Amino acid sequence: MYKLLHTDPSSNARAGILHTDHGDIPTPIFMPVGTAATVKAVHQHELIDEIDAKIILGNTYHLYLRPGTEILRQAGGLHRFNGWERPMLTDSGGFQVFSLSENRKIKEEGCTFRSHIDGSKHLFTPENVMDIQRAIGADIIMAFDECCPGDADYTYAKQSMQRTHRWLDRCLSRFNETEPLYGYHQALFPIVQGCQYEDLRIQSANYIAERATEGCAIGGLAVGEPTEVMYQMIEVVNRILPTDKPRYLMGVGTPQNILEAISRGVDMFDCVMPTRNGRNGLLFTMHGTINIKNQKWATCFEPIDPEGSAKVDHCYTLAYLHHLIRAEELLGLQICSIHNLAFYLRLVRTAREHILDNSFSAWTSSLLPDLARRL
RNA sequence: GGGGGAGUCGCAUAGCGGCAAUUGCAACAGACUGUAAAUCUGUCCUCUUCGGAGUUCAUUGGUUCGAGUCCAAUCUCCCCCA
Repeated sequence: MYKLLHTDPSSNARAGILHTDHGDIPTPIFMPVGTAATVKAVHQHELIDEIDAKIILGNTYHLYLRPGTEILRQAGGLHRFNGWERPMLTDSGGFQVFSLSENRKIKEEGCTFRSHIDGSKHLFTPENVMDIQRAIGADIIMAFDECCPGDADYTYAKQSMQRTHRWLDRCLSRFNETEPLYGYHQALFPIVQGCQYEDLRIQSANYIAERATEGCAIGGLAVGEPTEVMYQMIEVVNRILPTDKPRYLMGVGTPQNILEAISRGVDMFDCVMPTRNGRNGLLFTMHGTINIKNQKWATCFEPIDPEGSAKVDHCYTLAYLHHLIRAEELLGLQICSIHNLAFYLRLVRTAREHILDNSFSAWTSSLLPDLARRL
C-alpha cells in the first residue's frame, strides 16, 4: 500500500506514495478536514481544481449522528453520498472522547456519549466503531482510541494508553472478521498514545509497530503540551515505527508544526486550522499570518497571495477580502478557506520536492522564521 | 398659543436616592491544532508606576451625608390640540 521513495539525508524527512483504490496519495500530505461529509465552505471542485486535495477526512462520530449509518449504507457509502471520488479517511470518534469530555463516560467496554445535537445517549465500542466505519466506507479508517489530555498525570496516561491498546486489539479482531461493503479496500490505522511521557510513548509505539497494519498514527499530541514536548514525542515514536508504513500525525497543526514533524519522519497530517482559522479571518502565507479583520488591510489593494496557487489568491484583493469578512459575507469564508487549504497543500507539495532533491533542511530553515511572523 | 413626553460614554438602550453607570451594535485587538466553532475572549470617558487617580448622565442652580435618579429655571427635540 505504501511505497517509501526517498529519505532526506540531512533529516528524517520522507517522500513516498500511498496507494488506495480511490487513487494515489503523494506523501508528505495534508488532508483537509471534512467532519460532516463536507470540507466547510469549500466545494468539491475547488478541492480538486484550486487546492488539489488528494484525500479528505470525515468523522465517524458526526456521520453516525447525522445523517446516520443507515442512510450512508443506503447511499452506497460516503463516496457515493457526497460525490468525492478521491481517497477519504475517517477518524474514529476517539478525538470526541476528548473534546466532548463533559458529555461522555469511558468504560472498558467503550465510551458512552451524549449527542451534542439532541442530547441522546449512545455507546461507542471498538467493535461498533469498526462497523460504522465499514458502513461509511472510507479508504483509511482509524482505531477507536482515547485521545488523552495533554496535562494528564502519569497514572492516568498509562491506564488510558493500556485501554487504548486493548481497544486496538478488539478493533483489529472486528476489522479482520468483516469485509468492506462497497467493493474496494479499506485500511485500518492504529494510534500511538502515551501522552507526554517518553517511556509510555515507547511502549505504545512498540505495541503499534508489532501489529499487522498498513499504516500507523500518532495521536494525543497538540492537546495542550508544549510544542517542544510534541516534537520530542514524535522523535521518540518515529524511531520505533516501521519505516515501510506511512506515519500519520493526527490533528497537527500549524505550518511550522508540519515542517518540524516532516523533518522527524511524519508523512500525513490533518488539522482544522486552515479551515477554522480561515473562517475566523486568519490567512496563512509563506511570509507569515494575516488577520484579515485588522483595520490595516482595509486599503491594501494587493492580491491576496501573489505566490498562491489558487485562483482566489490572484483575482481578489486583501482590501476586498477584509470587506467581505467585516460584512459577514459568505464569500469571505469561502475565499479564506480555499486560500488556506491551497497554502497547506502547496506547503507539503513543495516540501516533497525539496525532500526528493535533498534540499529539505535548507529550505525549511530558511522558511520557518518567516512562517512565524505576523503581517 | 395650549397640553403631554424626552435629552445617559460613536449609535441604540438600561437605570426609579449609594454608579464610572446595564445591555446590544459598531470600533480596536487577541485566541483557535484527529471541528458541539461563519466561534470564543479582552479592551472600549481621561490619566495610570495597573494598586489606583481624575472628570461624567443637555445646561445652570437647589434639596440631601450622598443626585444620572428628586425640585426649579433655561436650551433642544418629539407627539397631540388649536
